[in-house]
Amino acid sequence: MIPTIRDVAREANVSIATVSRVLNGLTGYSDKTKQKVIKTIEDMGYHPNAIARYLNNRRTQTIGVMFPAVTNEFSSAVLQGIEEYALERGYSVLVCNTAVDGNRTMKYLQVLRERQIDGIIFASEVLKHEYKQMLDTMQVPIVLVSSKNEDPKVPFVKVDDRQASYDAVRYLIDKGHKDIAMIAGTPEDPIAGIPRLQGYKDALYDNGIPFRSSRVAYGDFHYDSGQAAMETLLEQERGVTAVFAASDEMAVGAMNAAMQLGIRVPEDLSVIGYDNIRLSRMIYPALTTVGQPLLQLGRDAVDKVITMIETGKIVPSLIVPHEIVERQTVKDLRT
Amino acid sequence: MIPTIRDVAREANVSIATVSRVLNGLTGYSDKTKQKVIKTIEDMGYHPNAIARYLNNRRTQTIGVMFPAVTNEFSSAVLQGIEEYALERGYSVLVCNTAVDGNRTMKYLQVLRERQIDGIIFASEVLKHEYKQMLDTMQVPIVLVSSKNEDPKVPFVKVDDRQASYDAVRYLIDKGHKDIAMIAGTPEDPIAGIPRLQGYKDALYDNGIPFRSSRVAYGDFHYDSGQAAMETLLEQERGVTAVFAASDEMAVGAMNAAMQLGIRVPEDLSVIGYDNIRLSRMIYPALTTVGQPLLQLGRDAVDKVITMIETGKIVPSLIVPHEIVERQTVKDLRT
DNA sequence: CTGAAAGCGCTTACAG
DNA sequence: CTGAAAGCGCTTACAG
Repeated sequence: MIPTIRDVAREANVSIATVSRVLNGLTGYSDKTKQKVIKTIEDMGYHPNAIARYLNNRRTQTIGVMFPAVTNEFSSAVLQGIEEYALERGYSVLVCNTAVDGNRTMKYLQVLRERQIDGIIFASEVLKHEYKQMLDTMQVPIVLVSSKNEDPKVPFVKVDDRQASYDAVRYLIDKGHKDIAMIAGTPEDPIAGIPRLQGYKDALYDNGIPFRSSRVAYGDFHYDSGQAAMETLLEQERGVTAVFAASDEMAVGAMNAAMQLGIRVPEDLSVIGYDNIRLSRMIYPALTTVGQPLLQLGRDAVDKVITMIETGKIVPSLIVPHEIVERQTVKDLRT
Repeated sequence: MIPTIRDVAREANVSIATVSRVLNGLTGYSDKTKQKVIKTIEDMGYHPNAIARYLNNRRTQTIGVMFPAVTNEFSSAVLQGIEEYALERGYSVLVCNTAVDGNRTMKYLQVLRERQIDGIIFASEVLKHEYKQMLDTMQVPIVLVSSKNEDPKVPFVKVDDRQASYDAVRYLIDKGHKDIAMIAGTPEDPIAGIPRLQGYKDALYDNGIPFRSSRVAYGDFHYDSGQAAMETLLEQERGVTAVFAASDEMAVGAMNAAMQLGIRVPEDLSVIGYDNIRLSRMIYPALTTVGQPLLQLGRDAVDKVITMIETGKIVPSLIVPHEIVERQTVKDLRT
């Protein structure tokens, strides 16, 4: 049988209250008692039961993390950041793969509620009305990563998508490109769709380059859609020298489509992506892209949610810096 | 305040025992009582506390999953399979990123023990003696995925690495290749290192091709090491027409190294990988590789661990089938 | 410095 | 069909 605190108390000839005290480093026992208790604990191989402890202090030290998919590098890097920092802070992580499915998400929220998690992190997920309603009744702190939200009670951690996109296009312009197409994300996506397209438009506008809707093709951020979008672009547009894709996967899909048609990157066509996932440096030529501090994004989200859990106060949102990671897919046209 | 079973009982004018019964679908109440209780539960927005329930039935319905790293596609695909199937079976998953660090792993095992998880899945991890000792005292079922182990009490789920490797090399031979190099994994690795190298040797031997140790370079399964290994191979060997890499990441690294030296794949050099992660079809040309059913591997592991949890019996290990996924990186020399 | 006791939110014999 | 009570493994006032 696995020993309980009661067994230790009996064996050490003290009360369970005393064992509990030395276990939790409280005061109120002689050094002699302490030594005796510690020795007994070791001898018996006793380990406290975190579940029983929870019943008293109402903290499970568990965070639920909702992901639309774990099988992409973006999510898994953020997850790693979350997981690492949570461990440092003494919290555990319950992963929930929503598969962008509302029912599944609701089911998970139900599970998280019953398991009495202390807080929730939503990664790359839009907080639907349906979720918020449920969340409201759960009375648990929520933080969004790489997503945003109007309600100040739900802080978020993300880069400035419009600005990052603006900077990417600006980078192409600085390299002498004027005929720039974009492979945008889902048109309705309020996080990575609309703002990134807006950044593209703004950068063109600020540099006196007219916007042409035929130079924009839409994908869903995944590989296949990037390939398809590139094909569409190639059919309807001539003279494009550079493409900005709203995700690295789409950028790589686009490169692939181009290369299959004998178009060389970057000699014939420059490409810049968005995310800086590992894939971007594993392909040939290595992809120039917009870098987001993915691990840090995860760590910051954990920090915020734990602060909310432990202080009960709302914390402010955070915009983390992005950067242009220069590699080999953008040709300098000015030379 | 969040209502408890006691509040529901009071409101519905029944005992908590009765509420508990209808909650758990047991027998022993009239339909009228049932309706009254259900209505009260809904009106009050009551949700059972899974933690409190655990204290009675000793099941947390939680599985701990140990990963050497979540940031690679192999792990995240397996994790997805685990997570999906665990949800279906009513279990939650606690992710633990060991970072191949013994201390970290021990710390995690400690956490899992205190949290009273019902079972553990080790993914791609060798069960060190140190871990086993601790695990023994935990008295919890353990299953390995993509790893193996002599102890019958710890079943595993994996492909036959030697055979899969044999088949990959055999595939190259069937395409007319004779000068085949290998980028092997860590030499001491008993799972993915030794057996895959052995498969290579066996396939050469069975086809009358002499083995040359200078045609083997070693990596650590990751991208960079594949690149480095390819460079080594290219320096010390001439006449190689094909390379078999023990992981897709290394295969892609190798392709990259070759392409940077102007060597074309597959025209000048054929490459075959191992894993069939998404990356393998996102590069150009798309990588021919050995496919493992990653999601299924995860699901099978969950199935085994839950069976062990619920029946208390040991289950047999499982060898899952592999396949050669033909894409564009192997040239047929016979034509 | 130490212990007896109540209580956290449930489940489960047991009795009626 | 229903309820009172014990108990799961802890923590925490309270009393001494």
